[in-house]
Amino acid sequence: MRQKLRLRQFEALMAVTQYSSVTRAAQELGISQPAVSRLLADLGQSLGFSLFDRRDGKLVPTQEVRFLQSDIQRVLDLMEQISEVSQSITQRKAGHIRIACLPGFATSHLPEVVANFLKDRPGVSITIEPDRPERILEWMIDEQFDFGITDGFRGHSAVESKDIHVRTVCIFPTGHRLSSSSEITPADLADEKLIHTRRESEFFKSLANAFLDASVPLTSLVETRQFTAACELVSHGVGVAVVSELDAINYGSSKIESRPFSPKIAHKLSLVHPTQKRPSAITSEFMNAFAESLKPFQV
Amino acid sequence: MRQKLRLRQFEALMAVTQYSSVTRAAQELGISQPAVSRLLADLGQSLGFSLFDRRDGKLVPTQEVRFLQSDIQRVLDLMEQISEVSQSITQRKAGHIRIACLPGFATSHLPEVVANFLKDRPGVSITIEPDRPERILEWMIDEQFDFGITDGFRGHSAVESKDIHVRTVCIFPTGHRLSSSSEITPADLADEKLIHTRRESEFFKSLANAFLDASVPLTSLVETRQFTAACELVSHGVGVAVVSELDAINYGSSKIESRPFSPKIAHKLSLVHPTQKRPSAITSEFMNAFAESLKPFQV
DNA sequence: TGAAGTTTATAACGTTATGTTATATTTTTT
DNA sequence: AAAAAATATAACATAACGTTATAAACTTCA
Repeated sequence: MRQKLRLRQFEALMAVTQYSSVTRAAQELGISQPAVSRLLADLGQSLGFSLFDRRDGKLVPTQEVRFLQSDIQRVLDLMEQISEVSQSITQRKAGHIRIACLPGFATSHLPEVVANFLKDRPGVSITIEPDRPERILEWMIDEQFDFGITDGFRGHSAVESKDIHVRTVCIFPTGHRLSSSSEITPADLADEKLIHTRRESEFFKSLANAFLDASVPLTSLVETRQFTAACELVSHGVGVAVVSELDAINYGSSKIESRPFSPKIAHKLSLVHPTQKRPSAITSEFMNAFAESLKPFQV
Repeated sequence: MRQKLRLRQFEALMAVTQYSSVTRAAQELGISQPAVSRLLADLGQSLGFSLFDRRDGKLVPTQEVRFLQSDIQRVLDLMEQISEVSQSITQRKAGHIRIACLPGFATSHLPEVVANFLKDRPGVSITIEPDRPERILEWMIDEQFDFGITDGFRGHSAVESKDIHVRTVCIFPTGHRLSSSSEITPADLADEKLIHTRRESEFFKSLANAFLDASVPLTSLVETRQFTAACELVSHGVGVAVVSELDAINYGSSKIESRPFSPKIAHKLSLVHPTQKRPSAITSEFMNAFAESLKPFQV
C-alpha cells in the first residue's frame, strides 16, 4: 500500500539533491547519515520509483524526482512562511484589523494613529470604513468589523463598548468678538446663531440644558451630524458652535478660533467591538493604542 | 521552545474549522476525538496563540488562525497534488520527455506517434526539437534531451543507440515511364537523373554500390540531406530518387509514385539516448512506442 | 436552576516515525 | 587489489500519533 508522504522525507530529498550526497545532506540537516538514508528509502517506497542515480560519485535526482521537485520545494517554502508568519502574529507584527469609524475620524485623527501603529508592524494591514453610527452598530453586531469608533451609542448586548468623554470647545470665526473672552458661557452666545448636532443627540441636550440653566435662549441655525461640518460652517462665518476639542484642533485652519466652554460639556465617544468575538491580539493592541491616543482630549 | 509545525496538525485544524467540532472532525479524519484534541493543543502550543473560540456550541477559528488558513490550505492542497502526480508518474501518466529528431520526423511520422502516446497520458508533456544529426549527437552527449532520432550515427560512448533499418523505395513523378515496372533496378535508372543524400553518407555508398554492381553509371543531379526534400524535388519532376519508404508514404502526395528498389537497400535510423542518464520510465515507454511505430517500415 | 446529555480535555498506554550508534556493504580512489 | 569513503542495514531509544477510559466543561431542557 502507498503510504503517506511526509515533510521530513521531502526535506531529506531536497537536501540530498542540493548536496549530491547523503552524508553531506545529513550534516546539513543536523542528523545522522543513516537517518537520511532511511528517509529516502521510505520516500522512494512511497512514491514508487527510485529517487537518485549514481553519476561518478555523486547522487543525481532521477527525472521523475525532478518533475516533482518544484512542487516539493514550494511546500517546504510555504511551511517556512507559515512558521514565520505565525511568529509575527505572536509578536503582534502581523494580522489584519477592520475598523469602522465616524467619517470625521477617517480623515483626521485616525490616520495618524494608524500610521504610527503600522510603523513597526510590517505584516499588519488595516481596513478603515467610515459611516454613520447606525451602520457602525450594525457592523459590530454582524461582526463584520473588529473595532468601531462611534458616538451616541446606547448599549447593545452584542457590542462591548468603552466610553471616552472628550472635552469640547466653542469655536467661532477668527477675529470674532468672542476672541476677547478666555472662556465662553451661554450668556456670551445669547446673540449668536448656533450650529449644533442633531436635537435628539445627547450632546445637544447637554448643550441646551446649559443654556436653559443660564436662562439664555439658544438660537439654532444649522443642525449637522458632524463636528467637522460645523467647523467648516463656522469658518465661513455662518455662526458659532460647540464641538469636540479633537475636531477643533484637527480642523487645523486659521479661519476659526476656539475657547473653552463653560459649563464643561463632554462629548461621549464609544470605542466598540463585538461582544461574542474575542478580539485578536493585534486588534486588542490597536484598541488600546487608539484609546491612548485620545487621552490628551479626555475630560 | 517553539517546536516544529506538522502537517497532521494542519489537517486537524482545517477539519475542525470546517466542521466546527472536534468530535466531528475526528470522525472525518477517521481517528479518535482525543487524538484531534491533542493535535490542536500541540499546534496551539507551537503557534503561540489559541486556535478556536466557542460560540454557542460551535468552535470558531480565531482571527489569528484565519489569517494563516489560506496558506495552510495551500500546503495541504499541494501535498495532495504531489501525491496525485507521483501516482501518475508510477502509472506512466505524467512526466516530460525531450525529443531531438531529424527535421523530417518533426513534421511527418513523429507527430502521429506523439499524439497517440499522449492520448491516454494526460499529465505527460513533450518537447520536440528538430535539427541536424551532429547537433542531435551533441544534445545527447550533453544530456539536454532524453531521446533522439537520427541517422548516420557511428557510435559514441556517451550515447546508447538502437539501430532501425527501414525499407527504401524508388520514387518518381506520377505518370513517369517507370510506373510500368513493379520493381526498379539500377538498370532501370541508367538514364535517369538521381536526387540522393550526401556522398559521404552510408546510404549513398550503398546506393552507389548497387549501381556499381550492376555496372550502371549513376547520374547524380542533386545532393540533399533530407529525404523529404528529395520527395519535393521529385514531385516537381526534377528527377528520381531512392528514399526511405517512411518518407515516401508520409509525403502523401499524388504527384509522386513509388516502387520497391532492387537490390534491397536499407536506410539506417538510430534511436539514441544518453548512456549515463537512466531514462525515466515514461521516456523508456515512449522509446518503445516509437520503435514499435517503425516496425511496419523495417526490413 | 440543576440534571441529563453532549462535547472536549486529560490520563495511561500501544504503535509508528524518526532519531541514534554500530557495523556491513557498496562505491570510489589509489 | 587494497584502502578510503559513502551508503545501507541492524538494533535500539525517543517523540509523534494513535488508542481507550474517564474527568471536566458546556448545552439543553424540564
